[in-house]
Amino acid sequence: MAGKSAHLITGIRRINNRYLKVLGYRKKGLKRMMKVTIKEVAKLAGVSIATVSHVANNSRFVSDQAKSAVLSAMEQLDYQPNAVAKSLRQKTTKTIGLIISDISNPFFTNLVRGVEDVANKKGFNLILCNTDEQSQKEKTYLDVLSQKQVDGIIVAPTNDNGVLFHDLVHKKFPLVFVDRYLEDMAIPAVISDSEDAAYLAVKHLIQLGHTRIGLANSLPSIQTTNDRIKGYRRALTEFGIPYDPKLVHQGDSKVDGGYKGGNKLLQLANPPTAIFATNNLTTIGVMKALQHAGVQCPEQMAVVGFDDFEWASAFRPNLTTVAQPVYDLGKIAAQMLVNLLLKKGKVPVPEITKLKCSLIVRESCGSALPRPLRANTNN
Amino acid sequence: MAGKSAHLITGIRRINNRYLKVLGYRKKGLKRMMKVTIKEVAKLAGVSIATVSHVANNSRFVSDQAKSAVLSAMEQLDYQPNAVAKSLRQKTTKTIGLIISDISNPFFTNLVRGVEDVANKKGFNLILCNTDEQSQKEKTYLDVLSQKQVDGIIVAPTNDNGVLFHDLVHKKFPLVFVDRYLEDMAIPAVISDSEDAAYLAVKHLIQLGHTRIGLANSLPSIQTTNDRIKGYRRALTEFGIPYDPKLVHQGDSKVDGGYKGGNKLLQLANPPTAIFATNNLTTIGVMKALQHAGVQCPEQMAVVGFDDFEWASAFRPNLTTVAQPVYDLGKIAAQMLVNLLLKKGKVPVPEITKLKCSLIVRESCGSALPRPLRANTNN
DNA sequence: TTGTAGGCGTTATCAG
DNA sequence: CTGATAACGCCTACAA
Repeated sequence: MAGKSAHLITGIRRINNRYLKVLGYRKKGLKRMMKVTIKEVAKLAGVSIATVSHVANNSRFVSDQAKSAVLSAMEQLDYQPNAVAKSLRQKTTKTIGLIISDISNPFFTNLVRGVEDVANKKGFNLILCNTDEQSQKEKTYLDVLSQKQVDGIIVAPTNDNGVLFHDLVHKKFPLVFVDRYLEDMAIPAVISDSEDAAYLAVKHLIQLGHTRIGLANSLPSIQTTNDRIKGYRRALTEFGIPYDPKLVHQGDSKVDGGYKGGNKLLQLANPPTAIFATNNLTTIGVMKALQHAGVQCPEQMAVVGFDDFEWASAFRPNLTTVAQPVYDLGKIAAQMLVNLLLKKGKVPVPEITKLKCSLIVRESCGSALPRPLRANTNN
Repeated sequence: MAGKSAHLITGIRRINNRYLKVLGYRKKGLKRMMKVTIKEVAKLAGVSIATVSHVANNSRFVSDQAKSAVLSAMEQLDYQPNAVAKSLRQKTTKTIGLIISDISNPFFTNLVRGVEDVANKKGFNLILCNTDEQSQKEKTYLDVLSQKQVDGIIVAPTNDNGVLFHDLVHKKFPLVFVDRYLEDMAIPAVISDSEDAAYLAVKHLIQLGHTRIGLANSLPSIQTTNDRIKGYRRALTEFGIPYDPKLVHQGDSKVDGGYKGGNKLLQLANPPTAIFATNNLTTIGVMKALQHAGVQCPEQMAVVGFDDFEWASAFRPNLTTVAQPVYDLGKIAAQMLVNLLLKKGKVPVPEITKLKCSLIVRESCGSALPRPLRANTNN
């Protein structure tokens, strides 16, 4: 029996060695240092691996003696628990996915920060994914994240993966929409009140005396874009101003779209005296169009932009904007997801949460009504 | 023997059931759908799990018949391989960590995008971490990332974790510095040539006729800050202009620091005729200071800013800037790391790679020398 | 051409 | 109070 046992052991050793050779960092030049495992800590401390695990997580009582032996062994060996193994066992990765369209858009930048701050505070890490509005990339990321077993996903969805999201909710996969949402889906969403934002901006312009107000809008067919048109029209209606579809330009949520929109509005036979741009990049495009056409703001054209910028008050014209609570958007979405994952508080009903935007008045609207432009203004 | 075998099997079942009850999603309300594993696919397809694995990764020849059986089983069950299990086995997570100081700083925004783009293309995901320049947070993140077994880390290091980084290189942990670096460390770094950038900016101003040039600098003691001072002085020396320490302000790489720096420079008995701001946020601060003091740019004060902005040409004054190749910084750092991980190409020698900045001339320097301010300009 | 089974590093049950 | 050990899901050496 002793012989058999010995045989077994060497058998195992042999196998172990094989594995070591194969897995344990191949090519000479680049061999990584072997990470120390719970087993080695246990051996050094003279206790079982169970005990080591329990002091690491203090998940059950361990005698002071054993505990200090373990702790000093950990110290000596510079032990770091392997989170991957833990994840496999516990079926939770303490990681959440964040899918947005483009981190280099300042809007998402602050949103991401909001998410990261609460995630970090609650012990979660963030895998960042940029879709560039391509639903194919979104699909791929959704797949990868799911394979990587992230605990949940926060996403600013594109339009075309409805079925995919539907499948995910069906599998009870924890999901939160942010900035946008898809209709008829049992997924909580945190968005800003675009309709109200547009209403605020347009009302402000009307109260300054404007009656012809251009709308440089974002990507058509996106939820938020439609809401902004609604708010625009509501303000007009409220003040008895007729709606002129010529004054509305559908852009692409980028600088270029804003530039084109600005140009188009300037070239109307009866151009507006004010423009409301419904997206941060669109706003920049509009300002460029004005500059190239030599139209002074606010003297010849009032402008209200979207999303506040750090620098809005450092350059001329200081821009009047409707500011979305961008950081909070991310923060609240993350809180929802994390609460859901931690089952703390009540599980959020899958409903949409709207945050209010605020109007920040600066000089770009002027105080008086600009004198109307004629069509030939683009000197 | 048959009896014994049967006993064994029921024993395993019992245990299985126990585990299922314990691990397989406790609380009634929120039970997640059990994920399907390779085992179930194998059973449905009538092959061994080895075969399933091999068709999933096509890692060995499988007969057409078996292959199609497996594929259809996967389809039917909507099988998704568990990347965590795979990672545990293969000791690679296809994930890299990115540690920066603050994603909401537009500088890092584009850098992150560069990293994400190449990582994504090469099949890696990104875990994003913000340190806010706190070395304690950096330390924690380094720890967590290492426990999560990321394959490598790209980091814009703070100053105070030298030993930690040293330990990591010693363990052969794949690391790349970006934007900054720590001295005497065998870690490759991708940075922009700050010394040259400052030289370019200052030389430009000198060539416009300026001899008193203010420097609104960033955080003291950071590598890049010192380099910028060097470039500043080199340009002065080259044109025989004396160095006046009063013209140099050390800020904090934030808006506030720039604002204070701008004010300080304006209030000098003999104020500069031009200011070079060495950081994007600092630049905004300087512009705010000028605006509050009622100093016209470029008529009364020329300004060269740092980092180009999307909107730099949409507002007045259109800002002349020294643009860092921010996106490329991230892109190249990521390429280095990925090549190292994939062992493709030659492993990069741990040396620092400097990318050139470029001067983008716009109106904020004017074309003629401004008339000198007197100390009482801040009307 | 395919199957068997050990092992990756943990956690947690059960049995002392 | 502590230890032994199955299992998490997958990959792959070896055997057939």
